[in-house]
Amino acid sequence: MARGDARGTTGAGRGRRRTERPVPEGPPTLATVAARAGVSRQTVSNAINNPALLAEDTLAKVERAIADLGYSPNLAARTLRTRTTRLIGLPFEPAQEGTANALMDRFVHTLVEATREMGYHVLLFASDPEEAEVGYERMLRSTAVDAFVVTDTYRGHPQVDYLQQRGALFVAFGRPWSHDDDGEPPTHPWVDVDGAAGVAQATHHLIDRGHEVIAWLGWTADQPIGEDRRAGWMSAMRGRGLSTTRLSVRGDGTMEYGRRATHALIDARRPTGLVCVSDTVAMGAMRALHERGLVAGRDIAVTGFDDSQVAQTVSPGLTSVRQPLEEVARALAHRLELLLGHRPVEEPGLLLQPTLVVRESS
Amino acid sequence: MARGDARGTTGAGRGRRRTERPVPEGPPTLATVAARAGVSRQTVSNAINNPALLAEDTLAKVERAIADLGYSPNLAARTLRTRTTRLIGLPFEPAQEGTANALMDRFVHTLVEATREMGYHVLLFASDPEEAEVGYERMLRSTAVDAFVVTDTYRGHPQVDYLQQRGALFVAFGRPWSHDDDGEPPTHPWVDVDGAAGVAQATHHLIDRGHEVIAWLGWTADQPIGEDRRAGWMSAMRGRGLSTTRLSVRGDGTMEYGRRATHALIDARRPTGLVCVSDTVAMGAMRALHERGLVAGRDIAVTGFDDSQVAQTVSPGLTSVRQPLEEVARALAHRLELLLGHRPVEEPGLLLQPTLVVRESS
DNA sequence: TTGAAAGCGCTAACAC
DNA sequence: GTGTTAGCGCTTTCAA
Repeated sequence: MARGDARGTTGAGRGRRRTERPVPEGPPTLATVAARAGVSRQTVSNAINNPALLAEDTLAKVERAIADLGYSPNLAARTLRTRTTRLIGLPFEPAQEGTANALMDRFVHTLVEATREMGYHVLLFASDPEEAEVGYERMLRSTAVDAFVVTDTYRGHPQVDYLQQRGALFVAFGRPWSHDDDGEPPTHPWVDVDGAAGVAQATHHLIDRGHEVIAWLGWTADQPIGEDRRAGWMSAMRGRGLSTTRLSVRGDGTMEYGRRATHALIDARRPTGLVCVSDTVAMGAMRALHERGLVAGRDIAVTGFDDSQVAQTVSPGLTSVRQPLEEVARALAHRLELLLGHRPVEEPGLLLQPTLVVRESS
Repeated sequence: MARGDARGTTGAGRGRRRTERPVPEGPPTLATVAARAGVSRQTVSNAINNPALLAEDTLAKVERAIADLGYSPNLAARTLRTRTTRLIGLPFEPAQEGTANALMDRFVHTLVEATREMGYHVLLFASDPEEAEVGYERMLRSTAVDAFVVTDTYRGHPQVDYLQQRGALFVAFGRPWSHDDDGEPPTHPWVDVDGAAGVAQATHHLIDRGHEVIAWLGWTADQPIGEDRRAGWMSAMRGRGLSTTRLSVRGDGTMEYGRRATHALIDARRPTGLVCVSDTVAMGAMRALHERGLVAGRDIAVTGFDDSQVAQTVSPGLTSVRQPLEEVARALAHRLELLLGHRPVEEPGLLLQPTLVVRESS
């Protein structure tokens, strides 16, 4: 820096002193690099952000100095100047205890990787599901992040509407389900998994195995994701000419619900296949079978959804629909990149296909 | 920022103008608030960081203005000035597929909550287990975070040595196991769970239930955590005068290992209790029992470690040692707070007690 | 108790 | 192609 930083040093002579500054404690700055390379600060900045502008040997010289000093730009200074933080906000809600879907792990990790490749980091923030807005608002106002990844779009997701009209950048894991009555449909980029197709796959799999009386154990009707999955079962059954009468039950997603519903279904309809909306519900079903001395996969086939660690480790192994979470994360990162570059997102919505992992339970 | 920024306007009277600045686009700044409250920027800053300095009514006035405008300080500017980011770095490694411990969810969430209460956020960054240092180094040099939470201290954790000599602030989830031979032992703050005590609890539980031939299914001997847990089984057995001869096996932590080891143990020693180093291994054991037509909890008792979602949902339910992850996270956050405030951490190491969750498998 | 000045490290806009 | 200037929004002196 030295003489370069003339700001305020109107008097002559005094400014000189600065030159000999013994590189104050702390990491090197642009000025340190500039001094070492014998160029101005701006040239160093260009070497980093716009290398094409420099002459070849200047560039080499600067890069040398950067490497020698182990220089990394100060992020705060860059943020203050450019008004971009290179941070992506990810609201983090409490994991539900006792449920089988700890799938966020896979998703989050890929998201971290993918965003890092585009030069971003992931910032977690606690978000109270009741008052989601306050968490976002705080992030936005303190300009803490450039964009958000919204994952919890299923409960009427007020945060999407909020972020939209707030003008915030975000991408969603989950379709825009609702609010069509409100007027215009949301147009933000989203990526989702085709749950109906996954459940249809599972149902076809059972039908192919010779099952004809196949029941659906779903969530309550107010949950669009659950209804979507149910539609997959329904269409598969109808497509193959099988009856669905009194074969569909709904309830909260607990194991206990799965257990009771299974007992009731067996008493009433003697199904030979149970297609479940989640691994948790499927585990409840397996427990009911166990209580009756039945064996899943031999006496009654069971399928779940999520390919959770439970499905993978239980015996007999639980056939389950696996979401391509890594692909979801990468697709979201790609959309973020476009969004952040103010480039148009040509295909805002993307529906990915899950796969069926067949195990002993079917 | 127009005329508002008086820098350089040495002339008097002009400063007044500041008031009429039409609030440029973007979120409100200190200056916006100051204008509205009719005070200087500095006073607003004091109101936030040092409210005791202000007269009561001035403070009220400023707070009014802050609330009205919904002002939040710009984090980048504050960071640049104070050299603290209010960010905690958390290296995020890929979850292992097929294992039963997705316990990080609980831990991470509490960490996010606890650090938020102290005014910090959690920044995830991908860390290649092979070359952990580069990830940390990058964070440090760009002054992206104030401190780290290191979670993966078990494999000889080179990152601890590295961070220590690098002078970085960090706390660890996990005891400083190794490197005593290197010279001085690490003195960084850490929190850990007493695995030996947990396994001893499980073993005593089985002994109390009348079991006498109780086997240990552990990890390979190079894993300190596994050896610690094994010591719990060993001491419980010896303390009650029971033999451990040929009842201890070790291997990788996979389900398949648990399955095979169980078959071999039953053939060789006919144990009536199996204490396992993890839920994953326990699931392998349960599978082996299943294959032999035996029922866990009736014919042979099984215990696991982690109280994972698998333990909670499988039938029969798996008795398991539950780590107080929420407590761990809070204790770590507390230590971070001390560390970041440059206050002494009076009790750097803390060993928390796990609890045994008894289910049908025992 | 309040205000003015300086500057953290960086980059955008312009001069040379 | 390279250097100069100005300022992002904040806090830390220091003066009034």
